[in-house]
Amino acid sequence: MEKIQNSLRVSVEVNNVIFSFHEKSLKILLLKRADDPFAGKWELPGCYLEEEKTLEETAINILNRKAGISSAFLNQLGFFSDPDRDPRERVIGNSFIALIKYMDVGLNKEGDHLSWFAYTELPPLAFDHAAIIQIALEEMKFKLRFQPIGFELLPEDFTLTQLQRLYESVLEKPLDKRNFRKKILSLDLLEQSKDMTSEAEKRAATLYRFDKTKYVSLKEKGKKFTLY
Amino acid sequence: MEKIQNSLRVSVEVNNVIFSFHEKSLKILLLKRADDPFAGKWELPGCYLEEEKTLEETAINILNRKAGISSAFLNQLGFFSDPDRDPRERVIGNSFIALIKYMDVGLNKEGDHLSWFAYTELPPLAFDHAAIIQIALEEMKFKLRFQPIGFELLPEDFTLTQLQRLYESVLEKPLDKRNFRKKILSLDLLEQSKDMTSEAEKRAATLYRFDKTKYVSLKEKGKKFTLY
DNA sequence: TACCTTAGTGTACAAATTACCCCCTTAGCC
DNA sequence: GGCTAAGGGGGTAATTTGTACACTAAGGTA
Repeated sequence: MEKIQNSLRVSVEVNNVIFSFHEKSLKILLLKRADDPFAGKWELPGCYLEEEKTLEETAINILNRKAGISSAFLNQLGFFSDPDRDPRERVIGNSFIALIKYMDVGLNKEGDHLSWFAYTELPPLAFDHAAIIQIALEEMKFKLRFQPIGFELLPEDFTLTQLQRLYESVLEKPLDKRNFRKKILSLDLLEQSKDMTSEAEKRAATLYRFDKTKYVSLKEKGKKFTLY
Repeated sequence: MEKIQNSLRVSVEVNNVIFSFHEKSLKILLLKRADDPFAGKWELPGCYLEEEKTLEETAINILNRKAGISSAFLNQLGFFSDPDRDPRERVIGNSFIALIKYMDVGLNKEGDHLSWFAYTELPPLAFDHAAIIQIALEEMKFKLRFQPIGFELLPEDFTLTQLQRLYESVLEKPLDKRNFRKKILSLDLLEQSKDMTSEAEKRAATLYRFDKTKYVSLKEKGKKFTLY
């Protein structure tokens, strides 16, 4: 079939905003740029669209190659199309939000160039990546309240305190411990793991695990997930 | 500055899912294709990315040129990148949701090729546009419950019954009239217009108007908008 | 004027959210 | 071994929010 006439051809890239949670704070995984433009600044892990691959497949490849992550919860964030967002030439940016478990990242790949940053303490960023991250954060704050995505950021087995710290960090407000526990357990989405925390400091805590199957079936029955 | 090496250049297009509300049903504005591929099928109003324009600006141009719409509520929906979504060549699709007032569309432009369809009775669609619309509908169902976007689909002055019909149509369930009114008025986002419906059949109804300024200030104070 | 259609209203009950505090267990220190 | 510091874990009452439910009012049409 004939090619399309008069249509502009431009570069297309994928940028992943990779979130995880560690030590009481939501974190974002960034890469230090070696080369110009913006050498020395930090950027979102990304690459150009590959032939015969969808943008989703490209995003998964980025996670794999740049951070050694084999599985993640991926979600489209949006596109960024300012003609000058890349000083070299026009590049349409397509962004994903990836939620991963902190321990899944091997920080050895690409040496010191890969690093986690608390979302409140971001380094100088290249291109329009500061704006992309801003939008990703708003999206996270919104979605966390209506969709059970927080669990993707924690280890498979987690304590209720960990989960509460996560919500507190993202929503930027303290939550009442008893009310939080009552609410989250009443959602009937967590099952208790056999073990308690072992290497824990102080008193051991009960470990829970998110039951995704249960969530899907409850959702189909019209049950709503909302948390503060 | 030098161009980027080894980067694929592809076509980029914008497709708008244009929603409005009329006669008890959520509607989508579609265009009948004259030419191959998919001649005779219907498509989302769209065009290719223009030089020196953002995708947002391109989306506004589409609304203007294809439907004579001068103002709309625009929101990114997402991107579609299957390598075969256009049989002619690779085209990355970027979609917006546009919410407009039904009366704002001049259906004379482009003759009979432009037409509204109830979202439950869509005609055969070109490309992957059926999939795009499906995702747009899910987005609408979700957002309508947590963001005050329904008002964008109604005339500036509307009756509470109209608003209720809109929610019933999108959420696909009947709502209790008294509870709906109580709830919507308690949100304190509507102000009464001076007039009542005049050309109305039967008993005249009170007209209301959405106060966006009030919404923004209440939102900043932490007030949440949720509706069923 | 009878009848049909749409507008508009209140109350009682159930469910969800919020505010609020004390004791238990363990690790580390002396 | 005893003390202290740090985190784990549990319940109740007040308030707010959601839900179920039925009649009267106004206006148009036959």
